[in-house]
Amino acid sequence: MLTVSTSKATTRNYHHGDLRAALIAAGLQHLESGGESDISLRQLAREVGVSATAVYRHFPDKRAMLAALAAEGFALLGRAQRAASEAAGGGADGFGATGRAYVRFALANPALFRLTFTHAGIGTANGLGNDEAAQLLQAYARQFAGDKAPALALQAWSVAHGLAMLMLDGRLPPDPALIDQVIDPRTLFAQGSSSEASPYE
Amino acid sequence: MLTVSTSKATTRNYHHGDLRAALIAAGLQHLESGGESDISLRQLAREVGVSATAVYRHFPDKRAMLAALAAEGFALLGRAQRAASEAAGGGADGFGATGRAYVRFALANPALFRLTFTHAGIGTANGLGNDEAAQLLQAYARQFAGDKAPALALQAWSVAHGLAMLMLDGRLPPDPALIDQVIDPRTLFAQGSSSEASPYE
DNA sequence: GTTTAATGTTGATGCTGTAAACATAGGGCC
DNA sequence: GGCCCTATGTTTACAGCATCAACATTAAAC
Repeated sequence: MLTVSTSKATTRNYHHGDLRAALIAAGLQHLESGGESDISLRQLAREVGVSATAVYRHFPDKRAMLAALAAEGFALLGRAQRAASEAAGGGADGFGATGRAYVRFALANPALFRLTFTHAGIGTANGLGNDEAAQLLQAYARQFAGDKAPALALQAWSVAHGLAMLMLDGRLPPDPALIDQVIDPRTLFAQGSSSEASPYE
Repeated sequence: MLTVSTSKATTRNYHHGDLRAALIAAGLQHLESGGESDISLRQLAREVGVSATAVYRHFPDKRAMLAALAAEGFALLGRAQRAASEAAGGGADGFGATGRAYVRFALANPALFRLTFTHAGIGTANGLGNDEAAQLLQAYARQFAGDKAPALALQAWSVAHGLAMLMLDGRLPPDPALIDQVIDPRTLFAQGSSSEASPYE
């Protein structure tokens, strides 16, 4: 599922061929299978079959390597969201589906998701970025909130992100029914849909 | 020998006096001042003036030490929330204030907040725990949502937690105005806001 | 076909968490 | 008081880590 292209493996000893891609692929696989997200550059190099310091020909340091993995994760997350949005056919259903896909992606790729958000700085310094996910979110927000779209977009992002993190951190059980209960545009967002009378007592 | 310091520390060589508390205090201080949350047991021991392995007389391993710090952070967070709730005088204002206090606490103590949630397992395996913050949240949820309180509580927690994490991770600017915009019970939560005209903006 | 730059290698340094064996001191028991 | 025991320190040791410096190989450029 999580694969990176551009590996034209020449199995020669020296000059691996495409070490950078191989390292990223190994890193993603490590994040997929390995329960804990702790990645060692030496371990990665070992798995690829290369000396420990060869990594430094492609990344200045460990942070840079992890940032590359984070960028992969970000792209994958955006793709998952768009797929869910299209499958639901847009509208209110699409909005909710996009948010639920966000949380489901996090649960399916816990280590990658965590890494993706821990190692920011890819871009998007202020507010929402220009990436696929951000554009999708903003389009939905405009559709449902008009001029109050910015606030709605941030609220929606926050709810999804918060639920994902709380589940990843074991604060909430990773229950699909819980996701549906929390990521629900009909109970969230006062100005979005029909407001029923509040039977408060 | 009257070299009395903070606790009942007998500043003699052997038998520090209250190493465990001293280590936790040093750890908290380290999290406060240090930009990065990476804590080294050896460094902590050095700061307290004790050998590296003395730590293991009080904690089985590094995780346990960090868990102790996390417990401290959790208590502090709960206290901050209750203080904000009481200062706002309960009601809808109190509900919002509690959530904003959550995010402000995270911004004021970034490393500690992150650690607190990374090292769960203190309790609260499923759903909300029994701690101060959870009880406060549930009370507000009951007050405003009646039988739908469980969902509302989780939604509120998710929004606050998500916003806090996104700001800590540099995905959103740590702007107080943004907090007010996102953590707003009048625009969040379709059922149950005491509807007033929104003075925001 | 030689030079050069990219990409690999080995070796070393200083950090880390943690295990094992030993040292000290303070408290309980006579 | 005097003795032992246990809690709490210490030193030493080991393996793993990120990263630096110096050297080797090879693909590509001229």
